[in-house]
Amino acid sequence: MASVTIYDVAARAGVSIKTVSRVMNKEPNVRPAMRDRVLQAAGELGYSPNLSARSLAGSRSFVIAVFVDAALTIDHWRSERGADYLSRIQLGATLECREAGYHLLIELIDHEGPQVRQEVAALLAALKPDGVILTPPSSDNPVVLELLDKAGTAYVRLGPERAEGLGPRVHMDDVDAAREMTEHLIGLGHKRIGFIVGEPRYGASQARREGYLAAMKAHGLPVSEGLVRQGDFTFQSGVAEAKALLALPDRPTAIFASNDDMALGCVSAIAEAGLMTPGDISVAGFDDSSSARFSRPQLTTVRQPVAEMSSVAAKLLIARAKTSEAERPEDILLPFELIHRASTAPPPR
Amino acid sequence: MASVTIYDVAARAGVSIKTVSRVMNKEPNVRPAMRDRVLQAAGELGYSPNLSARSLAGSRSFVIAVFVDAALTIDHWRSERGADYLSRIQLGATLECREAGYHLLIELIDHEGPQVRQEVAALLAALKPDGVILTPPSSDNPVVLELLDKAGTAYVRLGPERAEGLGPRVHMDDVDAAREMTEHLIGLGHKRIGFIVGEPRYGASQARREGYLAAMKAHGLPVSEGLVRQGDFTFQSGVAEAKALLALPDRPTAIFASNDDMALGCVSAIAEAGLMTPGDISVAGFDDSSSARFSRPQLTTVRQPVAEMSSVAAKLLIARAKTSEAERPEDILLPFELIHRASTAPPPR
DNA sequence: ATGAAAGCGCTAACAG
DNA sequence: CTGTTAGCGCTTTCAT
Repeated sequence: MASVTIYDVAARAGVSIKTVSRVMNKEPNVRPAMRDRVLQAAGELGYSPNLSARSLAGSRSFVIAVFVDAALTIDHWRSERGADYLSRIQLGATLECREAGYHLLIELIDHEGPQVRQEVAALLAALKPDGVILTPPSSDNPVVLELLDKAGTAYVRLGPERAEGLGPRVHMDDVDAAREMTEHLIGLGHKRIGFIVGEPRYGASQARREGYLAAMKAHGLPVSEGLVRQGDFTFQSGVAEAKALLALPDRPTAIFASNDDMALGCVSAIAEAGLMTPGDISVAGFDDSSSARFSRPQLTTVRQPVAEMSSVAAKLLIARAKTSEAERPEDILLPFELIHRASTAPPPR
Repeated sequence: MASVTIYDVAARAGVSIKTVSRVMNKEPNVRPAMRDRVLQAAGELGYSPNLSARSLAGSRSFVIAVFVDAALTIDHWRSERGADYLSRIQLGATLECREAGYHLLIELIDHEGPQVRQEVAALLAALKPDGVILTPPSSDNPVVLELLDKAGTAYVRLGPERAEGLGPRVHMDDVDAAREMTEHLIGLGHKRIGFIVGEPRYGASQARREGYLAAMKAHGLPVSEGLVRQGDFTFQSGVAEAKALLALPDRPTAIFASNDDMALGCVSAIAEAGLMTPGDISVAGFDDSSSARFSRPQLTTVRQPVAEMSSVAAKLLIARAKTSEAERPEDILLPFELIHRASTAPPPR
């Protein structure tokens, strides 16, 4: 109950508290003999330095915070669906933190409305985290970035849309990934390829459409009216837009959806229309979510290195906290991977 | 950079720091006029109390920790699958924390091996969380519970296996849920119902089998040799055990799997064998994971109130921290829900 | 290589 | 109702 403090350890080892502090922090200038005595005393007492005291007295807090959009999270909660993307991010970062003796704090941010400024400022003042991992749409929020800069808090932007000197980021090339997937479809022989755009608030949505358009153009394939549909990343919107695509006078032989949920919606709409995937219409997704693997047919999709991204981000932040004020890390680009599964095939006939 | 402290606010409002402290903590004995002056000064300065200082000086840390099994998490990371269960837990708890001005810390615990004791002790000493949410298998780990009790840290066990006076828990009735699902199948006319048990490390696995067996027995249905198979909660094991079931001389007309991943594995194995779900064989799952909704056919399953459970747990813990040492909350049982979808139907002929 | 003293920013008793 | 005085358990100076 009455916790053991640095004084207890010092007393038992017969040294000053400063020496204990040095040993616990692996600072130099401690003779091996001293160090062993301290370590033994600490071990016997089961001593573990109090985080609050450390961060209050020192310059580090041993805490990395992850900023996550509140609205999205609440949506996921309502629908009782786990947020696949979010949980992957946490896995990567948590593991990295654990190894370094850091702790990961999940913070929900309300990005809409005027209170962002106050909310984030309060968070930074209260927590004083050593680093913040920004997930979309935080990665691109100017207010968040400004406050972080003002507070002098290190951060890494995960998969942001905009680049221009807004701070270090860890990301993948969405344009390229979408281009490659489109080219895979073209390579299969498809000429009319429908595209479903994701929720416009996300930078990735624009990037993926851009990649699709680039590939179509590069191969001289016309993108006729109605072939590009606006979705919102939900299964429902996938169903709706697939129906619209199927109703086209010259309906596509393949659909590329900006995420797996929408792609699965397409598969469902296609089946409902009495058609087969991929026999009649091929479908490609994006994300490699767990449902992509367990659906029938299993989805051809793009694997994003999400866990790796957050793992790298945490690593950067922790390294920077250690050396305090290291050089700003540059952008880090992680490779994606096309996952070829059963939902894409050559067009009929 | 140089953060604003309670002294700055006190000076600007022309009061003592104690008054500021009272206002920030909504303590009584402050005249409205004072209170307004303080609030205004705090607002103008953008003041937000430092968490570390608060928890060092006071008796609360404003932190709730979630204990999660490290091995499981690493598995999920490797397979690039988000942990649906884990992420739902976090959503519920995070939302609750946010509302109360608390912060949620995710901690990975290595439950295997001898270092659990030291790891958990160090965590509690360093963090001094106001409460800990225990997820399985932490909920049943005797060392973890002992350490928590010894440290006097409040905790709530989520969906634990054992009950006997081991501390407050929030859970659902797995036995009952499995019984009801089995009865749903029986009600449809099925008589030979295969069952796939989950990973034995989880208490829920035993409970679900028990419910299945109870329903079969209550309806006088024999559970013949080979009808109950041991799985491990993975899609693969679902495939394997479904194949074994299909190979039975008198094969079942329905399969009840202890989770959705295994159920989806069954659907896949059934399709591979050239049979239809539910036309030839009905399949029921457990969890209502996102893949259950997006599969074809959509899965009949049991919705667990996972997010609600962690939300309730966080609420209990926060309430207890506020009143410090409230009466121990009793067990809380949350209702499950049977989700009838397309994967179950009457047996053929 | 080691130690003494001075806070970090706050809450917890007490006084008034 | 309000203010004063001590610490909480550590890391920082700065001596030695």
